[in-house]
Amino acid sequence: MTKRGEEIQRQVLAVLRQSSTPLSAYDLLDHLWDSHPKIAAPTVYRALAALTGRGSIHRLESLNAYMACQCGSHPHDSILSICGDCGSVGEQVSPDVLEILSGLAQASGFTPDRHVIEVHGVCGICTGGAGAA
Amino acid sequence: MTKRGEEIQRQVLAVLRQSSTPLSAYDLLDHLWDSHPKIAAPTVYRALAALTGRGSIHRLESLNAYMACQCGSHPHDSILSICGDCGSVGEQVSPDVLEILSGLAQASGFTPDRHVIEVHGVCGICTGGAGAA
DNA sequence: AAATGCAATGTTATAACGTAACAAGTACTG
DNA sequence: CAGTACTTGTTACGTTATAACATTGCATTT
Ligand SMILES: [Zn+2]
Ligand SMILES: [Zn+2]
Ligand SMILES: [Zn+2]
Ligand SMILES: [Zn+2]
Repeated sequence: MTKRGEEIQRQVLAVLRQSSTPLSAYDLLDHLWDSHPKIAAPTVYRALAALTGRGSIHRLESLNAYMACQCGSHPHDSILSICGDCGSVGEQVSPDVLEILSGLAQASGFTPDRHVIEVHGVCGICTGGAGAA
Repeated sequence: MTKRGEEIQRQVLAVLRQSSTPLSAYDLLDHLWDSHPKIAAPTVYRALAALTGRGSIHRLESLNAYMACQCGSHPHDSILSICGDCGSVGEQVSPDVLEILSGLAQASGFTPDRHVIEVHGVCGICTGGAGAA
């Protein structure tokens, strides 16, 4: 996985970092075609899998899209707040929340492994700036 | 003429209630074909939209699947714990967690509207009974 | 170096999920 | 009945994701 794969991954990560909103796998595919003419879907999905596995990017389950990690990279789950107006996504890290959720689950015998926490709403900019109050 | 839509919705709900795991829209479509030969995808999606809107069922964003509400029906968001082993899903209601999540989001100016909380892991039965050691 | 074997990558095809757009039916109104 | 508004059916397509297999690159052995 040394040569080509890493280059694709770097490019995917770069595109996601430059985007103000999450991008779908096929959005990324379009971008890649600028520099790599014949990339196909599985190539992008492989890069996305590697990057998510490493924590460099996060998948938005409720959007079927991907975003760069805003903390750079981290091993834990985070809380994503998705603006339904402008599409921007904020990332929060809160061990406390994960702790509480894990506790809740464990109370019913469940052993948590991964937390998906996505909050839909309207971001501060859209609330204050343009949206109706 | 009773509305056809309501009948489909009742059947979808019944199938979901009898299932021990979430079902995809196309799984449901298969079931419906037993009694309604020519149902098409949009019909199922309309029924699912009506049922989710009413809170009778929940969509699992990280699974692209649907489950019956285990509380019968409610207006608030719930916490779903998904067993990666047997596929069963547990539902917890915790206003406190929603409160905390909303607080977190609001601290950065975000106005929450809907919470997606899905915990992946292994359920008590699979942990204790047969699954892992 | 040539042969071997394995893992990464490329390629094709198709599966799975979801919706737009319009046609047809139904129920009410005047 | 004709007109209207709404619901349901149907077709077709768009989007998201993966299975399966071919090919390439590179290290290890001989
Ligand atoms: Zn992150
Ligand atoms: Zn916004
Ligand atoms: Zn419920
Ligand atoms: Zn289980």
